[in-house]
Amino acid sequence: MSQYTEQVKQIIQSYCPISLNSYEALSHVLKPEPYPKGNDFIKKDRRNNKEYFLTEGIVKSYVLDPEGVEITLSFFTGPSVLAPHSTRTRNGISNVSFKALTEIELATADAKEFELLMIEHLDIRAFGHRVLENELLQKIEKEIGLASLSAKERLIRFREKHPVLESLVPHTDIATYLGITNVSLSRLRKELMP
Amino acid sequence: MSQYTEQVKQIIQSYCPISLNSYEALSHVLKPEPYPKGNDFIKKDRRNNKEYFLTEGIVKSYVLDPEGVEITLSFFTGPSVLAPHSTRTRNGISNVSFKALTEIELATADAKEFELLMIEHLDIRAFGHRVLENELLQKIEKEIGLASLSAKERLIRFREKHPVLESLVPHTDIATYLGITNVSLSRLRKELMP
DNA sequence: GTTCCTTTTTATCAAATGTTAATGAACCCG
DNA sequence: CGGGTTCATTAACATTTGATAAAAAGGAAC
Repeated sequence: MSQYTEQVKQIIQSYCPISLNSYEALSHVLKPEPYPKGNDFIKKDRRNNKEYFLTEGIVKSYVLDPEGVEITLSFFTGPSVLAPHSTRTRNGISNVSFKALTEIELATADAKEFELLMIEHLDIRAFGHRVLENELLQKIEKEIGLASLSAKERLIRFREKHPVLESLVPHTDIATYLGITNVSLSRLRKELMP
Repeated sequence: MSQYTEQVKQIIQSYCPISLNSYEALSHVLKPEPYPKGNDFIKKDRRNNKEYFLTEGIVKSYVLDPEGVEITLSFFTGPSVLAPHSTRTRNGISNVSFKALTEIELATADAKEFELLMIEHLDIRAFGHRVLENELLQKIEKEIGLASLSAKERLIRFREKHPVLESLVPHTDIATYLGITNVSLSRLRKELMP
């Protein structure tokens, strides 16, 4: 059994248990896909038909605001699963872009094939549902934060949730995620310093 | 054919065409459910197992922020479909609350039964998927607005999207939706006056 | 109509955040 | 090693938004 399929198994099992049988079936449709730092491996308004497991590295999803600035929607830190195909695409066309913030290792599966696996295997289906639920809970949580917390509080919560990111990714990406300018982020960082 | 099932048909067809056969099957699982103004008909942390069509009236989805203030997540204006069960619940427990902002008329279906209909009928399945896609697109759009636009711009866009709401629902609900205080909303309203 | 209650507006002041620009630090490339 | 580039910090000032309180405007009940 190859290295990356074992890692994918770990990722799935962090959500819910999966049978050897299901895992075996899944491993047949997985392909490794490495990308260098800075690569936009999912592009908004382009066709996309894959599911992604992030075995190694850091990724952001983003869109462009009216002035063309990249607004970070989410961060993903491996090992973990990226947002499901159904939440990223409309009619097979991607709504958002994904960029590698570090060198990354992905394991991908065709979305159609993965959907078939979800139909055949109850545990894979359960996994898929939990990922979807999680995705939406995250969005609601972020929405509440943006609507009801100060920038300082949002940064504090961001640090609790992503303790390592601040030292690994550009602060500009974190700033747009928090809905503030990078200058404000720098100011808050100083203010929160011990 | 009763009044409300006909209205539900219109709602579905605003998303995509549906066959008479599928519609017939659907109408058997629909039940009318009226509520008075102010009623919380979906409560966070309580069990919920229904899908909802809003044939008449205005609804908000909301959660409580750390201080107990109701933060509006979305508005729904009939005739339309409410957020799907799968995006509202986790293990059958609701993540959010829904409140009638006017007297409302709902048509409800058991979520399990509706899921079966989606499996049996391709067009109902297509409808379900489009609703889901739409829901996520709305969330992304709102996320971008909160992260990258000023409060004034957010109000302008809100008016474009919901031209009538400002005169029909409490401004406090709109303010928390926009991520500002009701005092700031009042100030912006004055500023944007002709 | 009058009273009571809630919502919205207005005003004042304080605090948070944005804008712009300059400086310094880190890094890559030649 | 030097030069160029990007990114983070800092400063000064402008603008936006929040907090509080009081006044005005609406609505509902009687």
